[in-house]
Amino acid sequence: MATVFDVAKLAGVSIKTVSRVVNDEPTVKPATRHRVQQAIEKLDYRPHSGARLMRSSKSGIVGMISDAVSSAVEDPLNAGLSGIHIVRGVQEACREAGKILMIADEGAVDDRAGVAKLLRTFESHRVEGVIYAAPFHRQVALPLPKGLPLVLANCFDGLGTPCVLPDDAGGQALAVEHLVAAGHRKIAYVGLGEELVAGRLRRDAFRRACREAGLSETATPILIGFDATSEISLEDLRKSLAQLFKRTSPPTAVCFGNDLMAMRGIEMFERIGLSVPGDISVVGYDNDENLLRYLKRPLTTVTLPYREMGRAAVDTLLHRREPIDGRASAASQLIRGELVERSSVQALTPQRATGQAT
Amino acid sequence: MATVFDVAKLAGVSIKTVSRVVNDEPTVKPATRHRVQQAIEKLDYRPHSGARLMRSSKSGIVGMISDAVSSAVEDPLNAGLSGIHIVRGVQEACREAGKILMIADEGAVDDRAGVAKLLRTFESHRVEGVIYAAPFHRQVALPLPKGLPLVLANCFDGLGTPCVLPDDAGGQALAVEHLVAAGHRKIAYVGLGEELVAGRLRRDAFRRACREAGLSETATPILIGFDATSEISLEDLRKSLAQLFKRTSPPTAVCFGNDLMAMRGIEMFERIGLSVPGDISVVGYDNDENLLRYLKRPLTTVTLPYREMGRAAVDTLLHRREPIDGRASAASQLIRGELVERSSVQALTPQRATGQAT
DNA sequence: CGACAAAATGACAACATTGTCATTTCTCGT
DNA sequence: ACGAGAAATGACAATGTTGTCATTTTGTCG
Repeated sequence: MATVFDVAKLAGVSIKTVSRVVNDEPTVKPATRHRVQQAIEKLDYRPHSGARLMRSSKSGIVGMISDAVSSAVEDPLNAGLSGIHIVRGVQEACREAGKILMIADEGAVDDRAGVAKLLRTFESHRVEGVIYAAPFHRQVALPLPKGLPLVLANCFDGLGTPCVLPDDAGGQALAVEHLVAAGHRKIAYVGLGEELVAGRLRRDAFRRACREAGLSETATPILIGFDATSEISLEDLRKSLAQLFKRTSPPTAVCFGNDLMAMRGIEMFERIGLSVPGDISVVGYDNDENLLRYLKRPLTTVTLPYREMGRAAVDTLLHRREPIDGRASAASQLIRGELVERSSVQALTPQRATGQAT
Repeated sequence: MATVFDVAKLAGVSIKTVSRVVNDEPTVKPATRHRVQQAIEKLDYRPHSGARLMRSSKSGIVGMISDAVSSAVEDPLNAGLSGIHIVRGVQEACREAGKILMIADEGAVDDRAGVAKLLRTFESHRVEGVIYAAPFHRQVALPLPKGLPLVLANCFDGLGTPCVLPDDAGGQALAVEHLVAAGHRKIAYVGLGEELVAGRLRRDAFRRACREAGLSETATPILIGFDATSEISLEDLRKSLAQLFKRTSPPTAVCFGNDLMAMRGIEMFERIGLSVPGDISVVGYDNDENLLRYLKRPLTTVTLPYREMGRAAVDTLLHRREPIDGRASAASQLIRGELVERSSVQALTPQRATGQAT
C-alpha cells in the first residue's frame, strides 16, 4: 500500500506537504494541494491510522460497552430494544462529532472481569473515551479505567462517575398530570417491581404527583411488583385488578409500569367487559414502538428517551462539560421523556369527573 | 502512559523480552515472564495498538457495514430485526476468532458514495476485511475496495464477490413438505411482491415443491404481491382471501410470505369465522421472534437464518475458503433455515385428506 | 570439565506518520 | 528593484512496537 513517500515523490513535494493536504491544513497553495490530491487518487493512498495515532495520540475512536445487540437477539422477551436505541443515539452523536464507534458486545455487561478486559482492549486502541450502557435503569459497580474518560448511560455508580439517566420521576409526573388535566380524579398505579430503580422512582413520583393534584391516597391506589413477562405474575395482576374494580368507586384511569404491562392490562380489561378508553383510561410507559405497532388501540404513553440519552452520553464524553459549581455538580444528568398522546385516554366531562369525586 | 521501555527498565530486561511476554511467545523463562508481568501490572501498561499495527500490519479488526441499528430505530415497521441478527452472528464469530468488530451504521447502505467513504475509513484502519449486510435478500452494486477482502451478507452482486445468502428456495420447500406430510393436498401460497428476490425464489420453490408432491396447480393457488405493512395492500389481500375461500373446494392450508403477513392473515381468518388451525393451517416465514411473542396462536414457520449467515460471513472472510474447483465455486453460500413447528398446522386424518383430494 | 547445541535474551532497524523548527518563495509598499 | 513580513514548503526527529539477527546463558553429554 502506498505511503506518504510515494505520494510525495509522485506529486513532487515533501512528505510534510502531503501530510498537510491529507489533514486539510490551510497553508497549502491550491495548485500544490491539487497536485497532491491527484497523486493520492492515482496511488489509492490511505493514511495509516496506526502511524497517525502514534504521533498525534488522537485515535478518533469512541468505545462503547453494551449488550444491546446480543440481548435483543438472545433475550427478546425481557430486553426489548432499549439498548438498541441508546446505541443508535451514540452512533448518531459520534458521527456528528466525526468519531468512529467501536462497540463491544460480549453479552455479559455484568461480568466485572469481562468489562475490565474490554476496557483494556479499548485502552490499547487509545480510544478517546468509553460509554457503558446498561439495559435498564440501575446501579452498577464497574472496574474504573485509569486514564480513560467513562460515561455511564442508563445506570450510575455511587462514585461520581458521570452518567446519563432517564428522568423517571419527571416522566411519571407527566402521566399523572395528563390524566388529571383530562379530568380524572381516581387513578390507579400498576407498577414494576420494587427491586427496580425505575419502579421505585416512578411509584414515588406517582404518589407525589397525586398529592400535588390534591388526590387522596384512597382515590389513587398503588399496585406494585408485577413482571409482565411472567405468566404467574400476570395471574397475580389479574386478581389484583379484579379486586380493584370491585370497589364501589373504581378508578377511571390506570398508569401502568410499562407498555407491555399496559398491553396485558388492556387485554384483561377487555376480557371483563371494560372498554378502553370508554370505561377506563390507560397510560403506559416506555413508548416501545416495537411493541406498540402490534397494538390495536394506540396507547398514550411516556417516552423513555433512550436515543437522547445516547446522544447526551457522547456529548458528555467529548465536550466534558466543566462542573459549574462544585465538582460533582454535573456528574448525573437526567433526560426527560415526553408524553405521547394517542387514544387510550378519555377526557372526562367536568360534571362526571367532579360528580364522581364529590 | 507507560511503554515497553518503562516496563523493560522496571523488570530489568530488554524491550524485546517485554514484547515477547506481551505476545505470549514461548521462549521466555517462567521467572522472567513473571517479573515482566509484575512490571506490566504495576505500571498499568497497555500495548499501543497503533505502534503494533505499524510493524505487524495485523490490526485484528473486522469492519462491518450495516443499517441494522439505525433502521431498527428509525423504521421499525419495515425493517424488523433481521439486520440485528446478522450483526449478532458477526459479533459472535468475531469474538470467537479474537477479532474486534468495527460497525459503521450510516443509515444509508444504498448510498454508493457513502459506502465508498466507509470503505476508505476501514482501509485507513487496516481492517482485515469488511462484511456488508443488506436489510433484505437483494442484489447490490457496491464500489469494490481495492486491497480489502469483502463478503456480502444477505445480498449479492453479479460480480463474483463472495456472499452468504438465505436458502429461500430450500426453506419454502420445507414448509410445503411439512404441510404435505401433515396430509394437506390443497395449499394456497400468499406471497411477497415479485420485485423481491425472496418473493420470486419462494414462489418458484413453492410451485416446484407442490409439483413434486403431486399437487395440481388448481389445488395450489398462488396469490402474490402483498405488503403487510401497507393498509391498502392488506385490503387487497382481504378481498383475495375471501374469494379464495368462496371456492367449492378451498385450501386447507396457507403458506404466507412472512410472519407479519401470516399474523394479518390469521386475523382475517378469525374475522370470517375460520379457526386456525382447526379450519385452516398456516405456515409463516422468517421466525421473527420479536413479532411472534405477541401472537396468541404460536405460529409454525421457517427460520430465516440471519445469525448463522453472520457467522458464515465472518468465516468466509477470515478463513477464506479456497475455491475447490473453479474460482467462483464457493463465492455464493446458501444457508438453510429450519422449520419450527408450533401449533398453527393441523395434521389431517388420512381419510379426510384423501377423501377431499379424490 | 569442556564442548556444543539449544534456549533465552538483547541491539537495532524499520514501520508511516506528524510536530518542530528552519528555509524558501511570494507579496507589497516604497 | 529591494527589503520586510507573510505564506508556503521542507528536513528531520520522534512516536512505540515487532522482526531480524547477534549474543549470552543454560543444559547435556562424553
